[in-house]
Amino acid sequence: MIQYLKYISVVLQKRENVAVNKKTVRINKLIDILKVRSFVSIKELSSVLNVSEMTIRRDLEILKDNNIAENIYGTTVYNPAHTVAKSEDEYNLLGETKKKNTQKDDIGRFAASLVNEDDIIIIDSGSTTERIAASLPVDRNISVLCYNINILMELRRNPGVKMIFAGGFYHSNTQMFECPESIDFIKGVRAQKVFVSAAGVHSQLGVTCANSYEVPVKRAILQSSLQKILVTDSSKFDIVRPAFFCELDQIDVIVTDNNLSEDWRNRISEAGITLYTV
Amino acid sequence: MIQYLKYISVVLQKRENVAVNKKTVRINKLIDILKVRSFVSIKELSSVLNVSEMTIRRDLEILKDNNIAENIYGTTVYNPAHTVAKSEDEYNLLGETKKKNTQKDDIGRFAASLVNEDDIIIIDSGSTTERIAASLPVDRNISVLCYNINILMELRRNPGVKMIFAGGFYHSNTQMFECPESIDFIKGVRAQKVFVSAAGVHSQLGVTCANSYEVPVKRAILQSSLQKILVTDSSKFDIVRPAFFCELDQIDVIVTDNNLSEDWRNRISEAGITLYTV
DNA sequence: GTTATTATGTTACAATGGTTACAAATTAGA
DNA sequence: TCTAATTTGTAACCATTGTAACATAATAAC
Repeated sequence: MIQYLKYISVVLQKRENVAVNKKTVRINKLIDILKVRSFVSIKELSSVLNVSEMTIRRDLEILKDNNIAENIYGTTVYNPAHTVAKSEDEYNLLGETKKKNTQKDDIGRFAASLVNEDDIIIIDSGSTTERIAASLPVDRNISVLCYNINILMELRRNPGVKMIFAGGFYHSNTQMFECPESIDFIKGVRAQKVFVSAAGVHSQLGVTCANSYEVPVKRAILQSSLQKILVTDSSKFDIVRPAFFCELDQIDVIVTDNNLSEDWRNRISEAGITLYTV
Repeated sequence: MIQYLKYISVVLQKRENVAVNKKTVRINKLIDILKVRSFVSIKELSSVLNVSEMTIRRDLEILKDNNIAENIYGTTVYNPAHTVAKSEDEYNLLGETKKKNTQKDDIGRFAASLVNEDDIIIIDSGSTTERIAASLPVDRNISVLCYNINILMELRRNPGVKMIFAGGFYHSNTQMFECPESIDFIKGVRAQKVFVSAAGVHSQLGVTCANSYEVPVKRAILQSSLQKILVTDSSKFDIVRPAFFCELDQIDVIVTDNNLSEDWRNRISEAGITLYTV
């Protein structure tokens, strides 16, 4: 599965003169077709690209793993979420593996179960937090503040959710919007719970993220919320990323997967933080 | 087949106290679901609406005949041209006929052709303005400020567009976000062109919209833009809506359809406004 | 209330999409 | 060049969706 990533990276670096092979060319064409026609059948793609339907299915699986498109029984739909751009410092949502995705799903589902009727919650940027938005109970009266386009899309599907959005300029690497006025806006909101993500959690250097522009936003959402819930998979522990946004002891609850080391379990418990592993 | 039309007409006149039957209610719900989730399986619709799959299929046939949605082997897709929102005070986009939709398409397409490479533009709320977003040239470097979720969805498909979003609290009737901080944000942006919509254009009472919360936003976008382009179909002329947001002479360009009366053509030309009818 | 009309459900069957496993072809590396 | 790895194709089988015909239920008209 790992080897597929190279295709995507070539897709991302289209303009550079990287040696491209047939498969890469075909996948690029496929994406181009999907961009224009939101829904296409596999049969049609197969005849247009002159390969068997089976090959198209395999290509689509790659695209699905990378959240570019999905095949839903009969029609392939393009996911416009995928905006092609290289990240500030190589940290790209596309780079996450498929295995981690199910972990993220589990973490997200569990975190969503912490939300009660009439709660006002804030959902931070990230692929794990996106899963929270997707797993929120339906037909429950919940207000949700966010600033990510992918999370907004998920919330929109839930008729019970009152959406609050902090806008600004778009950062395609994280799919979030951000500007100074949004910080003011967030500071004027009050929430029972915040679900904050992190790219690094370190015992001495604290909780960090990849991009400096995220810092004021993360600090504002922590400040506006009563209960501070950190959601991140276990691979982020012992990692340090360039942008520091809070100390670990500012966090009330951590939700992560059960690959977390004993060391960390102790450390978290000693810090008086509630830990949930899924 | 003719007899089905009555359901649609009832759908269109929902707020009037027309006798509604179960089927009408269900079809309305169905449309609501499709509005939010672009693709849904018949199985899911069947279980959500508590009727058999066969009934859903028959309902979908009606929607298909009216260009509202289509079922493509396994997934039902909503026709995004049918952007629909229930309004605060009787102003209902659903009331627009199919014929008007193609008019809106034409107006939107033309307005989009006014956008140049490297332009910074602002797109106001509305179904016509949504068509502008959908028709913007691709692979062109354009920055777009908006505050509507439906417009954001269209922009997102265009990789050449730099998205700028003014957030706030969500208003489901217009699909827009709005808050005081967003007004500040908009005032801090500068744009070559603004595409503003109107629910009413009157020679004495000026340009009006349906909801008071739209007014500060519309005033801010007009203030931040060099060229002020009003896009609205000809049925809005001579109409007065409750919320006034600008005088006609503040407008530089009007794009509308060619059903515009001679009176209005003269009036617009005398006011020194450039008129495009499509 | 009775009848005619419309709406919905059920079932069996047809058509299409999806999956798996394996073979053939292609490509990459030494 | 030759071998190993990767990619693609084929075909049989499984799963899902769609269709048609008929029966039943609900509604409207008289």
